[in-house]
Parts: sequence; structure tokens; C-alpha cells
Amino acid sequence: MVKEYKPGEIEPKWQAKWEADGLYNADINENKKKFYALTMLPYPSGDLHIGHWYAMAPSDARARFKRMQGYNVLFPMGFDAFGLPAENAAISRGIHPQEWTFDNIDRMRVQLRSMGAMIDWRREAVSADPSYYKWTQWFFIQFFNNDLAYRKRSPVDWCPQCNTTLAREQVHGDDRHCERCGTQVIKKDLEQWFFKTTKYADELIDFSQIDWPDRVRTLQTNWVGRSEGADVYFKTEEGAELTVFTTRPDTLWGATFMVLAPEHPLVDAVTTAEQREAVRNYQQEAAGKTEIQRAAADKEKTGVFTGGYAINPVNEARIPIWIADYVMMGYGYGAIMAVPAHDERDFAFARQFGLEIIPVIQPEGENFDGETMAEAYVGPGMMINSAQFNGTQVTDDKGRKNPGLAKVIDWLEAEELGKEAISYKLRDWLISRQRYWGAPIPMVHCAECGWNPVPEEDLPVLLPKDVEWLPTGESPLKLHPTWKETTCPVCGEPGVRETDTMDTFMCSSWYHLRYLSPEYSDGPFDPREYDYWMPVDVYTGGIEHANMHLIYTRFFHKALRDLGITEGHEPMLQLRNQGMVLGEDGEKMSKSRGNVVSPDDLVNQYGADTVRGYLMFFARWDLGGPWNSQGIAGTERWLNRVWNLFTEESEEGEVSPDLIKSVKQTLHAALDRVTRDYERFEFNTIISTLMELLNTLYDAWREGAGNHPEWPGILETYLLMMAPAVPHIAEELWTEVLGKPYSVHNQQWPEVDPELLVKDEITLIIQVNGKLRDRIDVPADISEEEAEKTALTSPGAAPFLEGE
RNA sequence: GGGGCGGUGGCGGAAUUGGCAGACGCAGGGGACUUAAAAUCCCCCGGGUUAAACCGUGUGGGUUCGAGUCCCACCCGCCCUACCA
Repeated sequence: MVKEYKPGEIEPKWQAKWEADGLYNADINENKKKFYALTMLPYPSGDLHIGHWYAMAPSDARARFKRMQGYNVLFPMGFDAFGLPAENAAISRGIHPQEWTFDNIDRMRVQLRSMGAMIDWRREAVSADPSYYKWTQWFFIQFFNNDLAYRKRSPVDWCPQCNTTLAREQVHGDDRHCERCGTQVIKKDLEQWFFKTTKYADELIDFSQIDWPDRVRTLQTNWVGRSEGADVYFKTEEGAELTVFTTRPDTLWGATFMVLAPEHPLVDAVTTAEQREAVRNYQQEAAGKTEIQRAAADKEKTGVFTGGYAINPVNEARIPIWIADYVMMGYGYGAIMAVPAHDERDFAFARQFGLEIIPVIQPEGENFDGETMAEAYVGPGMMINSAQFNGTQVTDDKGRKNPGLAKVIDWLEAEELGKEAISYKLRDWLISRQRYWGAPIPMVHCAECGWNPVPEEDLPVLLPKDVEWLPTGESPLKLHPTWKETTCPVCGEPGVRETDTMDTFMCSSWYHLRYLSPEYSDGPFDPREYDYWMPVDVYTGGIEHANMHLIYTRFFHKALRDLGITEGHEPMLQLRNQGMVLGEDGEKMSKSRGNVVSPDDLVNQYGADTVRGYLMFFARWDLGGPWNSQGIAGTERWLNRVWNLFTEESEEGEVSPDLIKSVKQTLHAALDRVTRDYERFEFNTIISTLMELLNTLYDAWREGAGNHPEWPGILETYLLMMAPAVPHIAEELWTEVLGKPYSVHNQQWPEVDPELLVKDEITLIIQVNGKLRDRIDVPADISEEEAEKTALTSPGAAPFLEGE
């Protein structure tokens, strides 16, 4: 009955059967524990990439493992279908974005099916579908009605290539480039829609309820950038209020000048006639160069004196006001008190322009002199030159945890000169995009009534199909002759639609909810499904979204919770990130480099199971690494050998009970390890353990173990252990070769027999002074004295024991 | 400047968390089978030695009977972030 292993035949066969049987349909079942395994949905950019497989296939294997453990597992899939590449294709190739997108989705669905994943396709959701974006718009309106969305004019990042604004998170690198096209962004002053993500800043850095990687927690914590300190109310000499934020209120007495961001609104007022020209020039220079050079790392400090003065509220000192581009309008108040003695940047600035330096913190054994200090002192010490606070000790701690700081803050509050304050780097989320292929922002502007949301019964606000594509890349929505004309939902007079669309991260912030009930029309999701499936138990995907999608979706959930739409504080309990598959040359895969590995070709050549197995095996999943096209042969050989072991006639011979026992011990040790490794996302050692175990089984089989009555049971357990990783071959061998009832994927994950984990013989490792001298097999229940005696008399160790 | 991750054979990587370093696989070498090749199977595969000793997990110290693993100091690579007051 020797059949050849032909993945090209068995894989499509089982995929079709599983689908026809609805094997992986996940329905509410109150008698079973649910498990929501979510993997990040792809953007339909063309073909499925090996990176998609790398992310999804091991996630699928783990979801299957959970299913075999008895969970009711939901493993859905969908498409993040709005976005700029579709529009670029439209401009360059004259294809409508919708056509381009949905054609790609059709192709990717086929490719995804070839993976043999346990996707419940009934739950597929596509964000560009009107039945989906209706609810994206609905969420916008909920936010607007509850003071979480607002419109504001502000300087925003603008990509001249993509012709749109970007969220702060989408601007990368030293040179402030657009994350998509790499073009340097410029600042534009525009009226845009924002979400109040900052309202949740503190909650977003609280990870106490979720099991997320340290790396992501750190990234998000840094991104939110919480600083504790105080606001201090300075005044200009003319009496205008000029508040600053500082983390070091203890150094207030050492403030010898003040620096405003060049764009600060008070600059004009404080600038004197003599300085006006210099200030203007500097402002223009700063605005022109913007971000690019302002961010340059080791840049020399530049700045201009305004001619104006501020009064330090703690000692009435009259200090000069400068403007300099090292102070950013976007953080704090865009104004700082400069304490050159205790801040490196202020120190550099003071030395550059010959400004006064007054030390106010002194560690023991030091005697600072502002004239001669070589660098700013930022450590702890005792307050000096600080009036009634002289002698107060300040530590390294931040905020009120630092007793010295707390004392100063209390005093500032008592005297009404300032107050405790917390500042964040996190900005509100800018969601307006000047693009066509996105969910229209469902707002109407009326000269009388201002901005108002489209009534719920008029949702969705549909994208018009008949649009013209201009090579300038300007949004065709804005240029459409009639689309924006409507009536004001409040007064009924003519109104104008918002022609901007929403950032696609808005769509992906809630797709895990749409999966629950993609057909549901009474709300964004069916509450019954929500109650059963949410929260997501494990979320897998790339780490590149740490400061974007993964912050947005947490914000979204918390905001919806406060609106009574969702429950619980977090959408995803556990997060695990895979690494990246690089090209064979060690570089990032790209068409231009010609180092792209196509999963379709690999599936044609080796079959999906081999590709899945190799993706789990070839690197640590969380690290990834360069593709090695030779290495896949090892996985191919493994599956061939598995096939042969199951299909070849047994060798002649009797086998000893000892051998069978030792095989079973190896089997259960492997089972123990594979079970543990699935829990830990350590996929590479799952495959290597299975390979190792196969080698053991083959050796035993050659000695005649195949004739032993326990042999079939051993093979069954081996198949069950393989099933999550390589589902097709496991099914074929289970159903067709072993003749067991369909389906292997409905079987229980085997239990480890603890008795088989106990070895009856162990190898005694004999070390003398830490060096290996001998190894002797002894019974596992050997007594301590016996072991000691064996060790001391061992032939290997004896020569090294002389003279001890 | 700040933060994170990492450094183990020719390569990807193991090492049950302080106890046999290099599992498993790739590549390589040798052999069997074959007219031949492929496939398959067997053996070898860190350095060193006839064999041992000995050396060996980025470097230098330390703790320990014993360190890839813990502590201190440093070097290198990659990624993120950045004049954040």
C-alpha cells in the first residue's frame, strides 16, 4: 500500500472538504470556553507575501492547538482595504481604487486558502465595504457627540507627495519623512479633525491588565511620554501671563533667561523695536527649515534675543526672553524657563550667547561657580541660592515622589505662583486625510449651524464612484462637482460635506469587533457575539504598529467603554509579535531589490505543509531573519520521512518491551515540550522536537517496533502533535492511512502521562572541579551514598581525585 | 543623547532557566545503493591530539564545587526615538 506523498493532491482536497463541512466555523457555544485568536489583517496590496505567511501560519497552528485543547476557537480574517496605494494605482494605471482593491482581495483570499488555515470565512470583514464603513462613520459621530472628536486649526504634518496630512505617528526618522513614500513632510496650517487620545494618556501607559511584550509597553510608554513637574506662572515685564512647564521646579531660582518657541503667540508682543527685524528673520528661517534641521542631533544652538523681559515669580528676577528653535511649540507651552546650571541644552545656549549661569543645586563636596562650570549638573543635591529653600535636599526622583520637589510645588501652590502639572508627548490623533479612498468623515458644514453630523439614518455617506483622477494627486472628492452639496441636518438649508476622509487606522481600530458579526445591521456588532467572544485572547502581528494601530485600538476601546458600547478596559489580553522575514541577501524584501520570496511558488514546489513547517522552524518566530531557500529541504525531508514511516510495510522482527517503553518515554517528553512551546510561541523548537522524535521512531521501527501492539497508538499521538503545524498531511495520514474517523482536527490534544516522564535510568554526570570527567548510567532511584560512591570510584574521575 | 533587542560552529539556531555547550536542520566531507545521476540510507562534522590532556558561548574581572546562563565594567551590531523643558 505504498503511496507517494503528493501535497499538491491532498492539500486542495482537504481544504475543499474542511470548507464544505464548515469544520472551522466558530459559533457561540456556552458550554465551551471560547478563545478569540486574532492575527493582524492584511492590507490588500497585491499578492500575499511570505511575511503574511510568517505572521499567520504559526498563529494558525497555535489557534489549532488551542482548538485541540478543547477551546471554541475563533480565528477570523479580513482586509484593511482603504488606503493610498489603491489611489496611486488609480492615478498611474487608470483603475478605480475599488476595482484594484477588490481584485486584490479576491486573489489574496485564494492564496490564504492555500495555507490551509482554520479561518472562519463567514466572519470576513472588509473595511472598504459600505456595510463596514457605515459603522466607522457611526463611531466618528459617537466620538463627536461625546466631545472626543473636535476640529481645530493647527500646524500639521503634510506630505507633499501623498498630498495629505499625516498623524504624528506616521512621520518617521531624523529627516521627518512620510512613512509611506519617504518624502520629507512639511508643516501646514490647516483645520483638521482630531480625536482626544490625550484624554486616555494615563490609561494607555497602564498595562496591568494585559500580557503584552515589554518591548511594546516600553515603546508605548515612551510615546505617551509622561513627565511630572509643575506649571509656573511667569509674567512678561508688561504683565502678560507666560506659563511654563518644568520638571525641575526646584531649580526655579537658577532661571536666568526664558526661551520661547519661534511660533509662540507672545513673541510679537515681547519683541522690542530694535530686535524686531532679527526676530522676524529668525522666525522665517525656523519656519522654512522646519522639522528637518530643527531635529538635527548635535546642532549648534541658535536663537535671538527679543529685547523683552520676563519676571520670575519666585524672586522677581528680571530675565531676558529669547526665541530659539530648540523649544518646540508642540510640547508643554512652547516656552521654557532656562536654568543653564542644571540643564544641558540651556547650558549650551547660555555659553553660546554669554548668558548668566547661577548654580542652585549642589552635591556634597562640590562648590559650583557659574563662571567656570564646564557642564550642566543634572544630578541630585542640596538647594542653594534659593532663598528659604536653601539646604533642601533633592533626589533623582520625579514629581512629588521627590520630597524636595514636593516642598517647592506645595509652596508654589500656596503662593499661587504655580501648580503641580503633568505633561505628555502624546498628541491628539489627527484623523483627517485629504484623500479619496477612505471612509468619508460624516460631517456637514452650514454657514448658520456650523459643523453637524450626518443623521444616523443617512449613513453610510457613500463615496461617489464617478470621480476623476488628476495626476496632481489631489483628492477627487474635493473636486467632485456635486457630491459635497447637501443640506444642513439641523436647519435644512444648503450645507457642504466634509471632503476629507478618515485615516485608515480608524477602520482597523475596530475590525476585531466587526468580525464578530459582519452582516449585523443594527449596530457595529451583535452584542450577543460580543458578550461571548470578547476580549481578544491572543493578538499576533508585527511590532511596527506599536505606536500606531496598537495605541489607536486601545484608545478606541477605552473611548467606546466610556460611551457604554464596549466592556472591560482592554481589547486584547495578550499580544505577541513576530519578527520579519528578510530576503536571502539579508535585506528587507522589495520588488526593486528582486529578493522577494513568493509563497505561491513555494506552495507549488513543496506544498503548504512544508512551507508552514519551515516558517515555524527556520528562525525564532519573534526575531525572524533572512530567508534560506536551501533550508526548506530539511522540512520537506521531514514530512517525506513521516509519510514513509506511516505507509511503509513494517520490518520483520520482535521488539523488546524495554524499547517500546523507552519510545513512549521519548514520545511523552516530546509531547510535554511541544505543549509548552505552543503556549510560549516557541515554534522552532516544536518542529525540531517533532523531527527528533521522528528519528527515534524510525530507529525503533527498524528494530521491529512496528509489530508491537502499542505502535499504532504511538503513531496516533505523533499525528495529533503534528496536526496544528501541518494540518493536511496529518489529516491524510489520520483519515486515509490509519483509517481513523475524520477529522484529526476534531481530536483532543493528547495528555502527557506523568509516569512516562519519570526516567528509570539516568546518566550520572561526574564533574571534578566543574570539569566533566565521566558519565555513568545508573538507576534513577539511586541513593545519594550509592551515587557518591559511584562517582568517587568512576574510572574517568579517579585520576583527577588524587591528591584531593 | 535616551530606550530596546541581540552577540553561541561555515549558517539558522538548541541548552528543561546555575549542572553533559552546540539538540534539530542547512551547508560540507566520506561511504552504501545505481551503468550513471537524482532520491534514499549509513557515518563524520567547534579547535586541538594517533589518542588523551587542553582550549572554546563578544572582551576583561567577580561570585560559585560548577557560569552561555548570575553580578560589575567594557566592546560591537541592529532597531526605535529624539533639542520633550
